[in-house]
Amino acid sequence: MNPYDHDKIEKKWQKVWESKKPNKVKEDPQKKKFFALIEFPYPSGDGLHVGHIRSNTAMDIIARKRRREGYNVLYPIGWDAFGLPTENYAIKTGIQPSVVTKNNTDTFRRQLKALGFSFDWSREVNTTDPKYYKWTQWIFLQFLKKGLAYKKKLTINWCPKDLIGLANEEVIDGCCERCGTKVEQKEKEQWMLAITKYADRLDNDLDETDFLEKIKIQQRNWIGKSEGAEIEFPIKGSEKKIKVYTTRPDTLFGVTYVVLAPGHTLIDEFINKADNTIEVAQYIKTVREKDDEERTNAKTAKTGVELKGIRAINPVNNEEVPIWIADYVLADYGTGAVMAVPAHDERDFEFAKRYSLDVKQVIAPYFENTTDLALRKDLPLVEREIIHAIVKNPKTNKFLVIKWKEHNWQSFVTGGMEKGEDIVDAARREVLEESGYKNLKHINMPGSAWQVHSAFFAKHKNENRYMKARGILFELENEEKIGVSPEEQGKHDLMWIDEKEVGPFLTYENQRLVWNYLEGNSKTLYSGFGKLVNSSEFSGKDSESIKKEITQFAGGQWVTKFKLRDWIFSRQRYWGEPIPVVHCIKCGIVPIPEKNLPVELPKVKNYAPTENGESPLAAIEKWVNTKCPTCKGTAKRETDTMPNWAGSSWYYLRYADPSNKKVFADAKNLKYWTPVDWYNGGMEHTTLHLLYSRFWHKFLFDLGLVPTSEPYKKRTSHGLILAEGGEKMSKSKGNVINPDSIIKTVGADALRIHEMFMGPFDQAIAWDTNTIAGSRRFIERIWKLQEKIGTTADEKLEVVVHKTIKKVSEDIEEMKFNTAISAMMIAVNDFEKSEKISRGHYEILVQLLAPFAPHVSEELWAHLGNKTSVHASVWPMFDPKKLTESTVTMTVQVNGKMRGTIECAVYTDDATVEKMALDKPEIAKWTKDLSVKKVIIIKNKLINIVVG
RNA sequence: GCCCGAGUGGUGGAACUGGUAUACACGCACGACUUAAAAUCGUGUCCCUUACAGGAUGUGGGUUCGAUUCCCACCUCGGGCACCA
Repeated sequence: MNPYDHDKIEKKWQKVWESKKPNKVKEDPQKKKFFALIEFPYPSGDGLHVGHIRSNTAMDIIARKRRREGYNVLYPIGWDAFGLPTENYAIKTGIQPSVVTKNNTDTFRRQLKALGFSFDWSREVNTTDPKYYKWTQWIFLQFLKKGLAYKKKLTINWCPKDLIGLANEEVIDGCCERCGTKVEQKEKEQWMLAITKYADRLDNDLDETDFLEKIKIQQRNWIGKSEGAEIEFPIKGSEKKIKVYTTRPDTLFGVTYVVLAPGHTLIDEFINKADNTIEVAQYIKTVREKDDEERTNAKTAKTGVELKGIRAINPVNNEEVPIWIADYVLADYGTGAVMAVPAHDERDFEFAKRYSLDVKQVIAPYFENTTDLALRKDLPLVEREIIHAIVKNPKTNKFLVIKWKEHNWQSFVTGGMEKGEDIVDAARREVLEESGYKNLKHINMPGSAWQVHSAFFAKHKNENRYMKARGILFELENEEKIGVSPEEQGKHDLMWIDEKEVGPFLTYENQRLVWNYLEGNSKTLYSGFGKLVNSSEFSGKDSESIKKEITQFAGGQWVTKFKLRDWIFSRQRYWGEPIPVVHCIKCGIVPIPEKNLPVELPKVKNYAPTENGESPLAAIEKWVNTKCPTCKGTAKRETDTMPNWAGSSWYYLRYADPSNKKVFADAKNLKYWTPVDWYNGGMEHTTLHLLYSRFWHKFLFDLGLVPTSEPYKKRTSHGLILAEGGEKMSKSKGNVINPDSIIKTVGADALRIHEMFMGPFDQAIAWDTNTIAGSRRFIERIWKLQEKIGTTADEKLEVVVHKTIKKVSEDIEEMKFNTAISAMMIAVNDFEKSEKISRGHYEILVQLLAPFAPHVSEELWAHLGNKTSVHASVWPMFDPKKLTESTVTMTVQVNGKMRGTIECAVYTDDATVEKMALDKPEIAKWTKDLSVKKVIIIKNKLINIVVG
């Protein structure tokens, strides 16, 4: 037998596949289809990344398995080739981007072919091909027609190095995603796509998909759906009203001021009427000068200014409240104005504290006992008001607490209020009665006297109690005290403890909340739901369920809002699809007629953007100056191009019919192939590409151009491959792994196995070149097993083979490739131990290996005398009856500790198993002199003998 | 701060629905083959211990005959979002 020569074998079969094209597919209505998709690569100058190989191999394995299960499989590939790196390279070298792209795609194609991926190469697409981007432009015109593409002047994130406008998604920590330069703000007219019109459907329709849960969650968070109320606050002495958006209309009675975002339109109207016009103008100016990061960073202190002399009226109680302008309120979310409820919102609280604004409690936290003291249904609820007197000794900085002798609980000095009694007087009285201290100074502060409610069954009185508790803070003026009655003394012990010990000392959560209120920081204010207080007729109601009712009472409306913003679709760059419109002096914006598409990129000499931020296209007069398609008058072409997310938003549709000249894809082909059955890609594309393409797809669906409302049935994601130190791989760090050299030394099959075996597919992992040896060895051992093929009837191997079929088949479906390979390794180990192995068993091993290592499997398959491809053979099935041998090893535990094993026939009855176990000397040792209390038997697995 | 995910040998990692923790692989050690080395094959390899017995899945509790797996609290790391009212 010849030694395993990977290079010879891989080249041989790649040549065969190149000429026979086994993976080229046709639409075949007789056959069920399977559309397997990976994110088409950006052909960078660095060549193929080991990360590409990981995700491509995974999908290749799935595609190859599906073919052998009888599916008509479409597994296509293409190039997402517009983009900045190519353009920057062109700027530097003067080589045309189209030429750079051609060179890079050639390299990628060669590398992908060297790895044996089963792509249908006849369907290759390239976003920079005019025959392709003709349809990207065509789809844009449909957006324009429907009013979903529009121009808008806005301050954009501007990268001063790349000279390009960036979408919010492309700004990371205030810096350009590509080059890391600090982003600036700049006013510019931009093309927008109205993705927000689809926000609700993009959220809801996730329910229909089989995306990984974390992907759904991340998209939902990004879309940011929220329901709440829009409520109008009239401005006193004016017809104007301030409309605010709130998710907490239940806190309306706690509003102590309203806030406008600095860009709010009402400011212009009222700034001159305010008593402090200059101060307000000054504030708005400073806000405008702040950069995006400073303005939106929650950590920086909140600033603001009051519109003095102008007041808003709270519609629920006609209370007048001040109006503030503050930059912690965002102009482009909700209504650009909020009602501030500092008692129940962290941000409002922080702001109110800084500017000494009122804080008013309207929600009392509510605790209902549901266990030992649950309310009795048949009894009435008796309301009681109580106080907790919190006494501090300023000399020692300690607090007075009580340990109750009878009740087994610990608290502050506490007691009920008497009829008509003032809360502070009540608290003084309780302190006097229980401790004897007579000189107390009441400390009034926000949070003191705030209520906490609770309900429980009072056993000793046989009644249901509804308790309203308040905390009152005192400081001892001196330690003078009167004698306490012996009766009181018998009930409890008094103690003085440190501030930090108070929280843990208290038995009940409601007292702990009262205590927290007094700390007076935003961490301890209560922002949850509870019972309304200080809310006129709504007092006492449950705050969560009353939201819509209060909204109605305030004359407001229940609405839905989203965090998602419209998509900035313009780029001032060369290497992108030209936006196919002209600007005509007479007619305005006029779309290029569809029959004149594509608007091709002209060749230019200089690819650098102009200094004023225009695309380099603007400098080509011959191209820019054109005629208006409508009036034939002079017009100028739009010089903005599309972002590189455009071409990738619909590429999977083009695969269905890649060379169609009449439509972007024939309806029949789309009907057959779409939706994509399984799409694997990176988590980094969850909120950009994946969301954008779902949006485009839904739009095309609404036009009746695609058959389904969702493009992808199932979406999974791979973990990143990091460099050996755990850092990101990058050319600048010099830690990039070149697949070419690995293929040369150990072969493409070994590389594929290695990448699948290195760890769980969905988790990030650091590259380790040393361990490839194991994968290479694995292939060599299978190769050598050929020598053992002979006639044998080994029952043990039969079980091993069927177990392996089951494990490999199931693991591929769950993308657990590492354990699938380990199952095959176990089989190989068992095969090696055997004198001979049967041809049938070996064939199955080769068939299971085929999707992972397609070249060597094909070679071994041919060695076995097969005339057709292993990749066309039917996927092996396992026989459930052959998964277990006739005897099993059962674990014997005594009191849960493993003490030995027994060999017995499968499904031996429990009594026999128990006897066998107890009879074994090494088990008897542990049960001697003890009585068997219980025996637990798990069939064919385990027996646990409980003795005592 | 909020939302996901993860913490298991020297390393990557495995463990079905709660049932022998450490499969599989890398590395390492020893042995065989060899003049020698590489390659290959064999044996061993969680900790402590001569052995028996113990102990160990980030930490601390809980449920259970039995917990890597379920529950509670906490710590650490990775990813995403971050003034969205």
